[in-house]
Amino acid sequence: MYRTHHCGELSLEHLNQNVTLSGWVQKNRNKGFIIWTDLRDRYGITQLVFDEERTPKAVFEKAQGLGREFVIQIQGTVIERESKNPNLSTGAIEVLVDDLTVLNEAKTPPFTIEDQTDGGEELRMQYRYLDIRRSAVKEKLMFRSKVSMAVRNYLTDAGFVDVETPYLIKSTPEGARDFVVPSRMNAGQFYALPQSPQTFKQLLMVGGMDKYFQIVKCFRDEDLRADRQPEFTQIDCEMTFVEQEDILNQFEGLTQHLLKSIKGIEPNPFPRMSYEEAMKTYGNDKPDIRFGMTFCELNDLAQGKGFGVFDSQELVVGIAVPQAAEMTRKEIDGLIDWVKRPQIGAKGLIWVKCNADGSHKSSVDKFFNAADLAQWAARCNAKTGDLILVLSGDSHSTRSQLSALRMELGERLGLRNPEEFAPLWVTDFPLLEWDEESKRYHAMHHPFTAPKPDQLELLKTNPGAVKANAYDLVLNGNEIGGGSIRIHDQALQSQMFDLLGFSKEEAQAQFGFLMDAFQFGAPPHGGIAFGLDRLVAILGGEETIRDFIAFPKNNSGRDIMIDAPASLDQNQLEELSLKTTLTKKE
RNA sequence: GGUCUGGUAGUUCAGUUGGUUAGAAUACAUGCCUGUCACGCAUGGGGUCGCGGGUUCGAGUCCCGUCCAGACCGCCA
Repeated sequence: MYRTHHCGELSLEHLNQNVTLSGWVQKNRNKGFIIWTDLRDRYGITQLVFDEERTPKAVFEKAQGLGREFVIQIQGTVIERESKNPNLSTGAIEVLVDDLTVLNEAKTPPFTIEDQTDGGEELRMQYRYLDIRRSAVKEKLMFRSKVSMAVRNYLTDAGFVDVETPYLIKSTPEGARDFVVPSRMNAGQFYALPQSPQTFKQLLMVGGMDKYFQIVKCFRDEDLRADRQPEFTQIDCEMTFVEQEDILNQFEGLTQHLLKSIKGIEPNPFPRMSYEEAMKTYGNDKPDIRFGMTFCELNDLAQGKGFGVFDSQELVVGIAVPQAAEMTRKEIDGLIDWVKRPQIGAKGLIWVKCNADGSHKSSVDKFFNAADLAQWAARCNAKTGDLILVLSGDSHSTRSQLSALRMELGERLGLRNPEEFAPLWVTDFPLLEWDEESKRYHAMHHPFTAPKPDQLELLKTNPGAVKANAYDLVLNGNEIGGGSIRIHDQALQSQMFDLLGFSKEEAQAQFGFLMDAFQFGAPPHGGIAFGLDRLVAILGGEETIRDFIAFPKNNSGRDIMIDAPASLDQNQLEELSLKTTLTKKE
């Protein structure tokens, strides 16, 4: 038997008991006459004592050879410590060892296995199994397990059935790039890995499964970010005979259950905001509503006063930064430089200080008098001591620039408290988006999203104005879920493909199976999918998902531990009918 | 596809205006240490300054190219 207890459970209650423990050597403190060894496993740390006088000589000598990360098994007696460590759950006791077995020696690890490791990101990823021994990473993985179990429990209790859908499916032109898999038995043909189980879950509804969920890997061959991995996990759900309201209620329930059971928070009903309102007041369809600084449009106040920069623009819009009027010229110049960086792309930034004496000082005093600036301040709801920042330009870019600035200031001013959770639903998304490059409409959500039922006529006359029965769940400025009511009518689905520029033949070839299914009594249905990695990270108070994934990919989509992707040898290529020798780009 | 930041000891980093033998901390090794828990003290080993080219009497430092990593923009129905 390797152990009678784990390393996190012994206390004064176990005094004088003979125990067997196994684990990793975290640290040795060798004082000559006495050696303390911290023994670690998933559950905690227990201090072992080897003592010149109380430990058998052979065992004491063996203990002197222990190195970090050795795997050992010991047998000994639980004793009370002479000096206790209140920072440790097992800090009142230690185990006086009388037998020691080295189960496996270890090389000195390339970085320290401690909460505050000295290892950099790359090294930690290369030796991820060592990184996972650190409590910082270990606890994130355990936290993820807890969240996904809470999801399973809630959905199962609510009558959802967990159904697995295939990973080897068909590539489709819409949406993200597909990862493809060559088929050996069908020379020259390829499977694609699913970007989501979208069509399958709809077919499960046609199949009468009624309520489906799956915690499922999805794959998108797009560039990575701190919150984006090429393979990621979705909580994928679909329901039959539901309207938008039913889905919002059901999954608001799920999210509240998670906030309650995981974070102990009793949330208010989630606010709802239309896409249009989100864009107008936050410049963004995933607003962080933990803090204010909402947009105020100033076109009518700021234009026609002789300030050329504003006059010709589509939008003049500002935010009031709380208690920032004290900013020095240098700090404000820093902000101006920040918005002018190519990533943001603003041409400049106008500022107005709301001084303590009620006066206003701005960077455009030449063009606007005291009364003008007071009107701006009133519009922006700016209080004494606030700093108003104004951008102008075309609506789309200006909103996204000001939104980026708002988020940056929220971060800098400490307004984005990771332990505060502000969920909301964003609804009424446009059905379609005009794409200048390809001169055609794109589905904003996906091609199976239903237009609002009263807008079917508009779909023929002005498709760009049609709103969809689509919704996102936003948490702290992150999109953590999105879904829609689906089309279940073959004719309407056909019309959508038509709008999206598919020919009848293309639509049939790509999605014939779905339109066929719709002819055999497809019920009204809709659903939602949550990004589990992102949800877990945000609940854990972070926005980088990487440490919530056991074995993540790096910035270039590589797994540097196993060194993937990798080349195939000639035999494999031939077997897969991939005649060309594929080598890494020179 | 693009922008920015970085790459120096096992690791995390410092390295001034281009100038002697490239430093610190930590890790590691050895010794000492009668209650440690970030143990302490002493000694020691440890370097292709990412790679290639250039400028220069002289390059870790300046220039060009390239590779790698991270953050971001595009992209992510």
